[in-house]
Amino acid sequence: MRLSRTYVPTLKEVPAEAEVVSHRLLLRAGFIRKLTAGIYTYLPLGLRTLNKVADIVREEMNRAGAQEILMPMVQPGDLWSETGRWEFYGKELLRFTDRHEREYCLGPTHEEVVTDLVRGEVRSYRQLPINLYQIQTKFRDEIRPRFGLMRGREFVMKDAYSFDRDEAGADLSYRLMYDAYKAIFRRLGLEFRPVEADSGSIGGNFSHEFMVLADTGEDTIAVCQACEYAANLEKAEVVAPVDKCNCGGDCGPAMEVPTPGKHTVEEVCEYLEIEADTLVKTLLFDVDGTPVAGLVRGDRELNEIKLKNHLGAQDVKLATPEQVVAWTGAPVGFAGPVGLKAAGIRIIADRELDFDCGWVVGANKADAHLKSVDLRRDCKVDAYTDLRNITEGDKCPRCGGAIGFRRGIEVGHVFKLGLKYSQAMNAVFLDENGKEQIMVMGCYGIGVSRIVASAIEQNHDAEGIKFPPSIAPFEVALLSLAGGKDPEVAEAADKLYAELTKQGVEVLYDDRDERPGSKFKDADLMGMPMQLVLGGKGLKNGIIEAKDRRTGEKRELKLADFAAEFASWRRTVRQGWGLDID
RNA sequence: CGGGAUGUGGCUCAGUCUGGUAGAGCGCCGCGUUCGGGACGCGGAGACCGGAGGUUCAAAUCCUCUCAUCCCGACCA
Repeated sequence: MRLSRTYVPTLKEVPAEAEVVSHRLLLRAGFIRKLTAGIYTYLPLGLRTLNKVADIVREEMNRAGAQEILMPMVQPGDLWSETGRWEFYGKELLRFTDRHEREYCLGPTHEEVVTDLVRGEVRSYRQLPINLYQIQTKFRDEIRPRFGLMRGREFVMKDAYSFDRDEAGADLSYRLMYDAYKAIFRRLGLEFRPVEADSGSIGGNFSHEFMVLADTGEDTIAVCQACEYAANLEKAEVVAPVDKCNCGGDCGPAMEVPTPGKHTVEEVCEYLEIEADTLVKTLLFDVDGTPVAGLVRGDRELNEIKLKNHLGAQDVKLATPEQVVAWTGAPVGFAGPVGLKAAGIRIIADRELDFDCGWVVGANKADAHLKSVDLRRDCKVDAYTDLRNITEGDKCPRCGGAIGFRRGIEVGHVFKLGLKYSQAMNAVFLDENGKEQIMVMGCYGIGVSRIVASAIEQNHDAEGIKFPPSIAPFEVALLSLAGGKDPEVAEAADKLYAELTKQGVEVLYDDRDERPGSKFKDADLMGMPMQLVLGGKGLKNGIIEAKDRRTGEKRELKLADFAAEFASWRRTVRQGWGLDID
């Protein structure tokens, strides 16, 4: 494509609204423009990249046996009432009424629609399994859209839904999608990790998030340095300690010590001149309306999701100051497990606390703590469980290797739904015995537009984007330095452009009447993985300059043997991205 | 929805505190000189200063309301 005839409004300066790097670069490189909060137009270059991502997703989904369909974006409210989500989904669901006062919403996801589709047609076990997917624009009325394509309200998503006759079949469908996702991200040329994620009330290890690794990512993931293990921070299991307390179980009787006005861990530690790992933090929660005390070591973070899962609870929220006073008899900051007042309060402790004694805990009275506390001796702990967040340096639950933290951007999610929707919507079939069974479902999402943003978050420098060849709008940027005054260069560049195009190479040909500096800047900004620069001097010497955008490495290709030298260079560039040669 | 900030040519901003009728750089148009890392000169077009109301002889500037956008928290592909 000739740049002179392509709508690519590049910007020298960063629009004030853009904060994160992918947003700034997408705007500057002329890929997208904002219409309104969280809603963007894709310009020619942006759309090409978006489509390339979608094409890779589509190919791998098809290869995995899924079938593409396209469902409506506008959905009737009635359908959502069937699963109860009309009430539960909240404000993210953009609702409206038509002229007949019927209720509708803009589809944020399509479990209801697809289940409705399948229940109407699939009657026999012979028709299963089935996996339907679509690549479509979704709308979620996010509380706070931000970061450009990273979290828009309108975004492009691939969503797939599998229907199986039983659990074993559903597990297989899940595995198929999991493998397809790995193939997709590999082909995209992105560094990623599938991570174990919290699967909420459904249980099991049946939820994985696919994270693109990037320092600017919003999520922290725990990654084993030695094996494949990677997990969400909320999910990562902390292995039980093995070291037993070495005081022989006798560290003296519990004693009250005054701690006037010291209610944070740091303040208490400083005041009593102790380390945070000898203190027990007591956090109070309102769990489905009943009080629960969660105990973790002073230097640890309590993981609410683990607490929720352990208790099989629906809702866990931190107690209000009023509740704390009512339950402990002391203001916030002095709660402790010993002598808790509230009736029926359950005490759940991290299992690490079972391996030591001599703790400092809140005394349940203002301005005082207890020291030399032995939880087993001085109070009744209802359960010891894995309750804290994993930290760097903890051991991998799989192999015992060291855990490190990485930042990531969630771009995909595979999830086993079970019977949640099929039951509510009566999606049933007859098995070989003529007996009615409920379909077992799975759902699998990929944020197509978010991948575009995350690819940039992962691959950029001060000059601009570094696109992986598989998703760059064009593989090659050809810069003609003719400047409108050097017909020989222009002619040679035209010829090269025609030749490459004929070979099937996608070329963005900068034939504009611009000075060389502008062309170099724009090429680096837009991020095509291969740059070919043809100038007067090179032409005289029979060479063209080639630059690998990723590494910045330059080489000279002989024009006389261009086809072969280009092919070889192209192979090198693709290999640098870890991509196969087409 | 809470907390913070900002709205001035296409973009980045100054001017607002201390009212006197709108500026710069970039970009754009024309001409000329230039042409390997965002050139230079000359000439030009382009703004009811987010909107509404108010105070005043006079409002971008002060007051009230409103809308939009961005950033920080709880949700999510």
